[in-house]
Amino acid sequence: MSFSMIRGNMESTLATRRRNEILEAALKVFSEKGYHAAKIEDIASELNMGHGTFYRYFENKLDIFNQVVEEIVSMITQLVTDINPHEAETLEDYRRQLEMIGDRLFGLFKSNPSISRVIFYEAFGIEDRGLRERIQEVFDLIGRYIELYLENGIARGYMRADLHVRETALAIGGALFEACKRVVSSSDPEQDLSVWKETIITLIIQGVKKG
Amino acid sequence: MSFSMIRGNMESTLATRRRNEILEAALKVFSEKGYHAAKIEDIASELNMGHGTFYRYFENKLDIFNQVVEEIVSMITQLVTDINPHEAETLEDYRRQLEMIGDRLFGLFKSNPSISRVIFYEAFGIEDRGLRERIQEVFDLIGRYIELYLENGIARGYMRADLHVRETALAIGGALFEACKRVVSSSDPEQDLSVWKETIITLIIQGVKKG
Amino acid sequence: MSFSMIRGNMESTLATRRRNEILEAALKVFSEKGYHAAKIEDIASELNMGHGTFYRYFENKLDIFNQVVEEIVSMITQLVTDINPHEAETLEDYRRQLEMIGDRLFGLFKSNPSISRVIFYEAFGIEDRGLRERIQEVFDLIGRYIELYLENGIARGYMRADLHVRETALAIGGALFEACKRVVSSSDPEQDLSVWKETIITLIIQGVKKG
Amino acid sequence: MSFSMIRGNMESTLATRRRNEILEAALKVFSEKGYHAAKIEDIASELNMGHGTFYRYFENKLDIFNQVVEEIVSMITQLVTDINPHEAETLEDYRRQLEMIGDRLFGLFKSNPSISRVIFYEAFGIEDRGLRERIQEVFDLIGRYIELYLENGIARGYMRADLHVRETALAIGGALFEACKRVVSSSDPEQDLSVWKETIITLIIQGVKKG
DNA sequence: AATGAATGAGCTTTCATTCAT
DNA sequence: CATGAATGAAAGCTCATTCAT
Repeated sequence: MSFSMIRGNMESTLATRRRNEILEAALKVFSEKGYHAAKIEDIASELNMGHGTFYRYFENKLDIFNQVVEEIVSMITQLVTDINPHEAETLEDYRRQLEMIGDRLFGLFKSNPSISRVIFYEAFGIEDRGLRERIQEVFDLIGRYIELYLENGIARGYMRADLHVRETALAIGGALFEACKRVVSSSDPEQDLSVWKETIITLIIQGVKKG
Repeated sequence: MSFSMIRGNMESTLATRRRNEILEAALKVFSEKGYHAAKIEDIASELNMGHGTFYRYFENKLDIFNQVVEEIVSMITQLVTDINPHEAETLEDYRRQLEMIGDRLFGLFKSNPSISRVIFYEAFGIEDRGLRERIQEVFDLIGRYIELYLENGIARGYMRADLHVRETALAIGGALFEACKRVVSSSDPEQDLSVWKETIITLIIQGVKKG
Repeated sequence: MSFSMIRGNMESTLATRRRNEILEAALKVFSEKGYHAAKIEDIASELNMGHGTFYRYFENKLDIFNQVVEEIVSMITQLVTDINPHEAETLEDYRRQLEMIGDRLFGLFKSNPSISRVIFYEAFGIEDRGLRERIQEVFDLIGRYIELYLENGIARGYMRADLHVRETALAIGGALFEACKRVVSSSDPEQDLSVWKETIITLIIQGVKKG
Repeated sequence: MSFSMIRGNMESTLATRRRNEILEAALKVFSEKGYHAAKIEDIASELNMGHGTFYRYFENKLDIFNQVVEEIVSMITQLVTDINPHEAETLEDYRRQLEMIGDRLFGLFKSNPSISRVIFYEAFGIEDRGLRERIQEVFDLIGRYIELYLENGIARGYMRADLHVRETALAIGGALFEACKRVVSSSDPEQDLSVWKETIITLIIQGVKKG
C-alpha cells in the first residue's frame, strides 16, 4: 500500500507520481537503515535513479524525512479522528470502538511495516526540534482522542467519574503503542492481534483485579 | 548522582575514576545532542581533557554509547529485580509494590534526567543490532518481572486467572514508561508523580469501569 | 540598447533574434551574479524559456560568456577605431577627440551598465586563457589607438617627442578606465562625466604642474 | 618573501607557522588557478598535507581567500601610508616620492607575483560583498593618499590650484596600477620599471604637451 | 525546434580515529 | 599516560549538460 493510495490521491501527474515513488523508497530505506545511515544514494538506487534526481523533488535529506513523517502523521490522524468519541453509549459500544481503532492502527502498520519502524523508532534519533514536535503532536492527538472517549464514558455514566482523564488517556496510549509494536513485529500477527485486543480492552475496562 | 555511585563501585583506581568521569560526560553530551550530533571532542572538552585521551578508555564512539546504555540498563535492572514479585500476598501489597517501583524508576530518571532521554529517545536512532537488542532486553526484563507479579497475583487468587499475562505485562510496561516520560519532563514533577502513580495503579487494578 | 542594435544587425531570422535575446539575458545575468554564480537556468528563465533550449544556440556556458565578451569587445573596438587618430592637427583638435572618445565610451557603458560590470569585473574571474587574452586584446587595442594619437601629436609637433609612447598610452588607458568605472557607478553620472573629462584631459595634456 | 616575513611576525608558534604556510600556498594556488578553479585539495597537496588539515586552520574556502586578500591589503596599506604626503616641499621632492612609491609597490608585487595576480585579477571574480568592499577600500585608500599629495602640492604652490583633486588622484591611481600590472608581467622588469617610472611621473607632472 | 527530467562528476566539509611527541 | 595535529573516508549537495519526448 502506497502513501498516495492511502491518501486517495487521484490526480497523478508524472511529477507527483515520481514524488510518491521517492517518498515510498525513502520510507523503506529510512526504516531499514535509520535516518543517519540512510544515504540519498540508497534512496535513489532503490529506484534505479541518479541521486541528483532526488534533489529535483526534495530540498534535502531532512526535508524528505519530514515529509515521510508528515505522511505517516496524517494517516494516523485521519484514522484516529475518523471515529466519533461521543457515539459510544454503553461500555459495550466503547469496547467495539476500541477494537475498531486497534484493527485500524494495526492495519496501517501492517500494510507497510516500515511505517511503524519509522514512527516508533527512527524518528527519535533526529535532532530537529520541528520534527520532534510534529511526532509528539500525533501522540498527543491520540491521547486527546482517548481523553474524549473517557469523558464521554464518564458523562454517559459507565466510567468512573474520578479518573484523571488526561493521565489515564496517556497511559492507555502507552499500552496501545506497545501493543502495536509487538503485533507488528510478531511472527503470527493475526493470532497476536486478537490476543492483544482482548488484553488491552480488558485491562482498560476491568484492570487485572479478580471479579 | 553518578554511575559509579549508583553501582556502588568502591574500588576506584585513578583509571576507573577517569573512566567513570568520561562515562558521565558522555551521558550528558549524548542526552543533550543525541548520538550523531555528539562529537568525541564534546565529551572530552566537557572534562577539559584532550580528545585523544578518550581512546585510552574506550574503543570508539559506539563503544562508549554501548557502555552508557549498559550502565543505564544495569541500574534499571537492579532497581527492578530488587523487589521480590512473590512477596505481595494481597492486592494491597501489590499496590504498594507498584508504588515503590514507580518511585524508584522515577527517582532514577530524576536523579539524572539524561538517563531517560538516552534510554527513551536517543538510543533508538543508532543502527546497531547489538545495542537495539540490549535495550529491548531491558524493556523485556521489566515485562518479565511484571509477568511474575501477575502470576503471583493469580496464584494468590487476587487477580483474574484468565489474563494473558505476557501481553498484560507488556501493556502495563507501556503505560508505565509513558508515565515515566511524562513525569520526567513535567514542570511540576512531584505533583505529577503522585497523580500518575494513582492513575497507573488504578488503571491496572480496576480499569476505567465504574463500580 | 541591445547587442543587435549596436551591431546594426539587419538580418534577423527567428533564430538570430532568439540568439540575441539569449545573449542579452546572459549579459544581464552575468553582470548581476557573476559568471560562476550565474546558472544557465537563470538565463533561460529570464526569457521564460526552457533551459534545454539554451543549448540549441550555444555550445556551453563558457561559449556564451565568450560571445557576450566578444560583443562587448567589438562594440568597444568599433567605437575606438571609429575616430581617425591622424585627423587632429592641433592640440585643440586632440582635446576634442579625447572628449568624443570619453563621451562614447561612457555612452556605451551607460546604455547598458551590465557591459561595464562584465568587462571591468566579472571577466577576470574566469580561468580561460582564450578569454583572458581576448580581453587583454581590447585593452591593448585601445592602448594602441592612444599610441597612434600620441604619435600623431608628436609628428604634428604639438607633443613632446621624447614620450615613451607605448607606456604613456597604456597609462592614459589606465586613467581612462578608472574614469569609466567611476562615472558608471556614480550617483550623478552627468555631472561626474563632465568633471572627469576635464580632469583626464587636463592631466594628459598639462599634468599637475602649475603654470 | 612570505606573508609573515613581510609582516615582521616574530612570534611563530608551530600553529602560526603552519597557518602562514597554508596562507602562502593558498596565495600561490589562487593566483595560478583563480578562486573557483582552486580546490582545497590543491592547497593541501601543495604542502603535502591532508586536505582535512586545512579546516583546522581556516573556516572554509572563502575564509582563507579573505585572509589572503587581507594580508595583501595590509601590506599595500602599510607601504602606502608609510610615506608622509606633506613632506614634499618642491616638485622635485614630489617626483622622488613618486619614484619611491613606484619602487615599493613594484617591489612588493615582484617579491611575490601572485600578489598582483590576486589583487588585480582573481579578487574580482568572487561574489562576496564584503570582499569586494575590502578591495575597493585599498584602492580608495591609495586614491586618498594621492589626494593628500596633490593637496600638499597645491598648498605648497607647485601644483595647479584648480585641479579636481579627487578625480585627478583616482586617474593617477588608474595609471599607476596599469604600470604595476605591466611591469610585473614584463619579460624585462628592471628595464621596464625605469621606463614606466619616468613615463608616469612625466605624465603626471607635465602631461604630454610639448614645452 | 523546444522542453525539462535525469544525470553524475566534482566539489566542500565533517569528524572519528591514529600516532608522534 | 596525555595530547592534539593530522588524516581521509564518506556524505550532502549543485548544476552544466544530455536526450527522449
